[in-house]
Amino acid sequence: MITMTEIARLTHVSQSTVSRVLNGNPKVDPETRERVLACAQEHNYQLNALAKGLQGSRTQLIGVILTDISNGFFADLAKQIELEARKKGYSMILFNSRYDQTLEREYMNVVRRYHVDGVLAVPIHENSREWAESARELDIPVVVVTRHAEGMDSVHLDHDRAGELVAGHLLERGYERFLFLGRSYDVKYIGFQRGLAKLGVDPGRSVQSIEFHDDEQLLRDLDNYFQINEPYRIGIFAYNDICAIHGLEVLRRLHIPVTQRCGIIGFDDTEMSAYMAPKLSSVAQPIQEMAAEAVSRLISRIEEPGPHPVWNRTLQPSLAIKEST
Amino acid sequence: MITMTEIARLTHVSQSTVSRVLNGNPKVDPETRERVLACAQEHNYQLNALAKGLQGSRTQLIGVILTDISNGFFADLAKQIELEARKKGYSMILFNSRYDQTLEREYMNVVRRYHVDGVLAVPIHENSREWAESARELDIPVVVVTRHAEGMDSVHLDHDRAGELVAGHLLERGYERFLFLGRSYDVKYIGFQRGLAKLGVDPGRSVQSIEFHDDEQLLRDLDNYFQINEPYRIGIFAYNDICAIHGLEVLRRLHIPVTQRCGIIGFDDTEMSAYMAPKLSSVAQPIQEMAAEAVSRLISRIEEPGPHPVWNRTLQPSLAIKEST
DNA sequence: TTGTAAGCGTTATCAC
DNA sequence: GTGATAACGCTTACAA
Repeated sequence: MITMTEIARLTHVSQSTVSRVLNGNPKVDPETRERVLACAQEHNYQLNALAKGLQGSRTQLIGVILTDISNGFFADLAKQIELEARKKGYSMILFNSRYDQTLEREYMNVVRRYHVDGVLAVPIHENSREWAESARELDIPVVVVTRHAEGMDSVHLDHDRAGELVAGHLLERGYERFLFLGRSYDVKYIGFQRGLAKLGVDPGRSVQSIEFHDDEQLLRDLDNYFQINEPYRIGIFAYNDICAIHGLEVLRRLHIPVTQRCGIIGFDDTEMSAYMAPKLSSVAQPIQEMAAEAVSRLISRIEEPGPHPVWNRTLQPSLAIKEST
Repeated sequence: MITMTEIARLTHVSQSTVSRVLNGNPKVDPETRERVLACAQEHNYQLNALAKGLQGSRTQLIGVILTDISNGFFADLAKQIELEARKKGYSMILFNSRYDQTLEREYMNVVRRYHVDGVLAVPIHENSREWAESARELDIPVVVVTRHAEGMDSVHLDHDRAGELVAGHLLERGYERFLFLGRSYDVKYIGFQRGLAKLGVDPGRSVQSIEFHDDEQLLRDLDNYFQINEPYRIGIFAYNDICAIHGLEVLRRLHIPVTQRCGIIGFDDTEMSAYMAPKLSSVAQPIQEMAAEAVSRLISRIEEPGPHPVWNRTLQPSLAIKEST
């Protein structure tokens, strides 16, 4: 690989002049510029990003730490992040924490080794002390994506509002008892309960949550639930599409007819939700916008350093109603 | 971030000694080692990978250039690659060419800027002159994944054999006419035809291919095809699951009953294939093995440089028969 | 066993 | 306008 020094030798100028030309510094003789540029082009000169980074300026690298790239939603997100970053000349080092906190922590160290200019992350526990600590130790900008992390810059969906929207939709479709598939402290569930309450449903009596671990456990729990709630039409809200799809499968095995006896709606509106039969209704996140906002904020933090108030961008969910509700 | 020089200052030794300790060089006084190690730990020392890379040794970075990370198959592949690379201490810079050759070319330059130690790629056109050229210009190891590139190291499925397997399976299920959804020069299609011929089907009369562009075009083409082949049961082989799923959808719209009037099988055996109704049969690729082989070969090329014969690893496909055939 | 010093390819700060 | 020259943090001879 040709270097600036080499180009300098070939064009009989100093290395600093080459640097000036290549960085568009106007104070160079047009003729010299021509010559240098031609030589660089001819040898397909590529900047040594390591040297540049070492010297103290930016590496134009961003670290992206996700929980699970094989989840279609995160894969889409990664794609959009890469696209947006590229637009601004940044490349992406991708890390997949696999929901392993030790690994996540390790990755927070690895990004430092490469002197990335900033980090975009989907933390495993965005409000844990450990996460806050790793993020603080890292003395570069960090933006949390898809989650709301206390005291940190973030871009995320209004999960609470999403829960409310779902509540409204399920009620409108005439469901009478409500089930959330996911953790009881999930913000979506909170919003779901609040939304139902607002519309006159007693959350204490009519709403409940079941965690999803595997198909067999879900089958037992759902079977049980449907027996107890024999007379009612059930509206199910799953914390993501993958979970909802497992739900659909289990309902099929239990011979519970979807839209008659129950309705089910997922979250993320992943591509595959449209491929189910029935097509899975879902809450859509504006992925492209989320990626664009996150990247653009991260880069502005990188390029205009210094203290600043915490920045939070809340995006609005929308319902992608299909056939399962 | 603390540096070796800084640790040296704090522990009253020279920077080279710190380097020796941190690199596990045995020729250091155990007591000194203790002291240095303790100091490094205390300040959470992280190697400056830029300086190390600049100095001429490895960056421990691999460039991964994919065509479309939002395709579940590639997302899984990326996940496995990252996992395998991590095991050996490498990180991954990920690029998504979006099937854009200009972008792919650009990425081949970007990886040079970061002095990645090697590249793992799913090229857009693995046998094009442009690709061969970009790969050659890059004077670091390149391993092609999922495709077979003439004259280059690669790990890929035996696509030809996959076509043959599918031929056998569809015939066994009693289909009489055969349709390939994809390009006529696809190796899978070649193998498919050969497999059918071997089993006594006349490829000229009974086998044909249709390219897939969008649902409407596919609907017209399939409608037409099914009318012409009115009396026959049709076996359809799609070049990947995404295409197959579009096929399923179109068949549904045309009211053509799957498994009665026709069967359809995809490729990649992506997660979502199991979520369809009917569940989509598919050809499975050993993703984990492919990633492991590719990474391990790439790293051995990196760590044992020098000329070597072209290496090709052909993995065997397996059929994941579900409900659509 | 330890320290000194050169060099990797940049950018940035000076003089000229 | 241009060219020296000093960093940046590391590895690697070479010297002691």
